[in-house]
Amino acid sequence: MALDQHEVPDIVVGRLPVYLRALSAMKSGGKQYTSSHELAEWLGISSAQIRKDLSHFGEFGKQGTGYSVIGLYDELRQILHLDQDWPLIIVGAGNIGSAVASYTGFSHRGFRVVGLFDNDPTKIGAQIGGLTVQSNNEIPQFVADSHTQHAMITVPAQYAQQVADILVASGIKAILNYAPINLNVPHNVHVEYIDPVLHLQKMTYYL
Amino acid sequence: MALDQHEVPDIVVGRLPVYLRALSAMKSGGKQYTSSHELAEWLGISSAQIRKDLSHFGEFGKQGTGYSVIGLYDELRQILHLDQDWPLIIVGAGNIGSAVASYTGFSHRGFRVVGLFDNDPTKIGAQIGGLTVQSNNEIPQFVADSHTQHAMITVPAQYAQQVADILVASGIKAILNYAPINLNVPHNVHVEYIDPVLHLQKMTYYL
DNA sequence: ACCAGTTTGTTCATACTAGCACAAGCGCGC
DNA sequence: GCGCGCTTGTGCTAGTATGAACAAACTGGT
Ligand SMILES: NC(=O)c1ccc[n+]([C@@H]2O[C@H](COP(=O)([O-])OP(=O)(O)OC[C@H]3O[C@@H](n4cnc5c(N)ncnc54)[C@H](O)[C@@H]3O)[C@@H](O)[C@H]2O)c1
Ligand SMILES: NC(=O)c1ccc[n+]([C@@H]2O[C@H](COP(=O)([O-])OP(=O)(O)OC[C@H]3O[C@@H](n4cnc5c(N)ncnc54)[C@H](O)[C@@H]3O)[C@@H](O)[C@H]2O)c1
Repeated sequence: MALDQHEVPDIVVGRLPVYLRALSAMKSGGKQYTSSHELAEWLGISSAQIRKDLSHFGEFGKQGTGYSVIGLYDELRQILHLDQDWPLIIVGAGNIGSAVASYTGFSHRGFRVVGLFDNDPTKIGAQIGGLTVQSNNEIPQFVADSHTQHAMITVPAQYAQQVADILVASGIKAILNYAPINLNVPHNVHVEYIDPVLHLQKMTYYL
Repeated sequence: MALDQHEVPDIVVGRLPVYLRALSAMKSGGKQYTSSHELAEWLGISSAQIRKDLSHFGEFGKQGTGYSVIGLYDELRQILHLDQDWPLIIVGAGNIGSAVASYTGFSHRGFRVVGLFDNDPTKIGAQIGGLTVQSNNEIPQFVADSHTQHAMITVPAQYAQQVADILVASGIKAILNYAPINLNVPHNVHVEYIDPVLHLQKMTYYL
């Protein structure tokens, strides 16, 4: 029964959302109980890893039975602070920004897109995914008023850093960057990256 | 001077595209030489790691000078088999599939989108990103004719597995899956995943 | 030619990660 | 009540990854 007194490894935290995603699918499928073995096969990893990962946070299973799907789902949501809806803004209303803004997959997983920004005057005012595109100038005020801590950057690479600077100055604490460039931010701001080409290139090594 | 007789760790292979991306930016900036220290600071990792990663493949630097940007760039492209353009198909011509199909960022990084497929009759025949949307039925023949080995899946989660099965049966060897679900494929087929929500959820743990 | 400054490739020690294996616990059927 | 089959949580071991440190090597200036 190890509680999170000790630091939980980053790599473990990164797997929790994957477990949550699988549990969500099981829940939708009407499944009531699962086991570390079943989850492991589902996800293609070892069952011991799942048990050990979860043991960082408490004891959620029952010997002989396994885990209650809904029970573990709720526990993980709490651990990840997803038992609330986090507001989220997107900067860059281009191809990918528009697609993401229209994406309905955030709502049941802890996030809600509340703002979409661009600096192109011809785009400001347009309606995309139920949102009105706003000017970059509105970002600081909007972030403050809405208490938003999450942002996605979907602008061309050469503008990504300046957008990041605006976001950091506005109080954003977590940035998901789609632009293929590494960002410089203070240590208390978290950044993650999405670049499909990186994945493709990695796989190509093995072909 | 360790050549790749021994197995190169997967995690190392995964970093090579990141190095390549940074080198590409330096190249565009007109930079001629760089060092492991400069790259490390740029990317926020340790310089020793960069040197050791590269040492798996050969000796590309010169003491006192560092690395030729173009030289290392070309070496990495060869190592990753990116000194050619790989054809790439996309299945699912919805929001995200259309955005990706229109993305111009593949062309200079080793890939070229050559086909876009959907099973919705109202979408087949449409023009998106310079491509004509084709029916799923065309996939096997198209893949065979074009010798395509890379595919991206951008269909709703519940159809992702069946699309993956079609792709595997058609001869695709590398799949980048945007749907939030784990795929079952033979061991000789590589799969990578992109799910923005996973990244957001991970960062939320620390907030 | 030599020295000072720099940077590589590699060695070595430390830290981290993954998975085996098993005691302890639970449920079910008889 | 009792035994059998199953599953958890964790100690331990083996395997991996990381980063500090350093000898060797190269450059440029004097
Ligand atoms: N489209 C894709 O599939 C895809 C995939 C991976 C990565 N990306 C990356 O995502 C980013 C956007 O790609 P895209 O295809 O949507 O490009 P895009 O040109 O369609 O959209 C970019 C948008 O950003 C806006 N913009 C530019 N500078 C800005 C600024 N300073 N502040 C606010 N808005 C600004 C532009 O007005 C435009 O609307 C790029 O960095 C690209 O490399 C795109
Ligand atoms: N839009 C985003 O920003 C975003 C982000 C992350 C992940 N995703 C994921 O990407 C996928 C697509 O999202 P979207 O927003 O583009 O959805 P969408 O509904 O706009 O597009 C899905 C497309 O797939 C097609 N399709 C359905 N079944 C098919 C099949 N069997 N064969 C071929 N085509 C088929 C549909 O006709 C439609 O055109 C989803 O799994 C979603 O979860 C989307």
